[in-house]
Amino acid sequence: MNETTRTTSPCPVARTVDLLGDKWSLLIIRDAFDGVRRFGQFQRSLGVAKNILSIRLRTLVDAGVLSSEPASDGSSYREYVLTDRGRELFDLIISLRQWGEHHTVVRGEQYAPLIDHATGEPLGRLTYVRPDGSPVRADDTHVGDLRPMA
Amino acid sequence: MNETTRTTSPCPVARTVDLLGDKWSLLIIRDAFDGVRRFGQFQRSLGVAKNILSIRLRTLVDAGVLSSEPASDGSSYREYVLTDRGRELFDLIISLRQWGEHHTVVRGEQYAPLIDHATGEPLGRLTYVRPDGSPVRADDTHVGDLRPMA
DNA sequence: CCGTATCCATTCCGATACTG
DNA sequence: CAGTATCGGAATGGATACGG
Repeated sequence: MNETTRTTSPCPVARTVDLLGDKWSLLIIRDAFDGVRRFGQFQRSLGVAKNILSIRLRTLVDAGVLSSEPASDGSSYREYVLTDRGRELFDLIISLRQWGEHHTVVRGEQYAPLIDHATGEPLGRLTYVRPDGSPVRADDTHVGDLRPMA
Repeated sequence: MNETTRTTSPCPVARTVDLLGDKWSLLIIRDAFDGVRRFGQFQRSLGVAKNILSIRLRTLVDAGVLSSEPASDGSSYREYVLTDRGRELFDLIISLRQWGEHHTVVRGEQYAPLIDHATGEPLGRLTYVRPDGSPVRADDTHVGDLRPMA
């Protein structure tokens, strides 16, 4: 499970998992969606060691998920912001959140909700749908034979 | 980032990540959706060491994601199948897959597609929608103040 | 065929010190 | 504040041996 896997496994799930399937990377991405940009912000928010954070940020930048830009406040430091590729990880973070809300938080327990601007209330249960609006369930699919990407 | 985090962080994303945000757990769940049930099947499919697999399976069973059932073939062994809670991780696996298909596989490259039974063709781009059918984007949301789970 | 246990190398991680 | 370097302890992972 290494660089080799990332480029040789024909399974897109394996490739994604190999790239960012670890706790810190996923939480960095979560924070990035919440507007966190600076090294120190990530560090305090996550409670992660600075050396580890340094490595993870570099990996995510190398992977094209984050970009490293000059700080907007004129200081000589860097800001880490989601690229277009990174922003497409929104659904992944949402998936983690939806399952977590359902299965790791009990009734009455305090939790940090995701507020829907459309209503001002916590986002309800979301559904993955095809372009025609029909929902997809596990039984509707199976992994097929290898084929070239269109 | 441990058991304590899992029960104390108010962020559902962090709780989920803490529970199954590692490569092997995610790939075990992927395999489970693909019909893998037996220890040896997982072992060969993933190429993971048996001691690690043993630990991961136990963790997932303890978390209620997999159940450990008597083998259906009458042998004295165990089969690991997704529980209801586990099956609700389908969207998570799908989101990993969708990103991976788009951003880790290049045109013309061989990959393992997910076939949609409705069409017999690879599943296209999916969208997360609210109950009313409207799609949700990152800009439509923000993390709000703590509140009790309804 | 299942699964556990052990050994060893590697990696991960947190704390700390240090430089700009 | 931002980031790198180092050190020691813990966890991970692979290989293998072993018992059910």
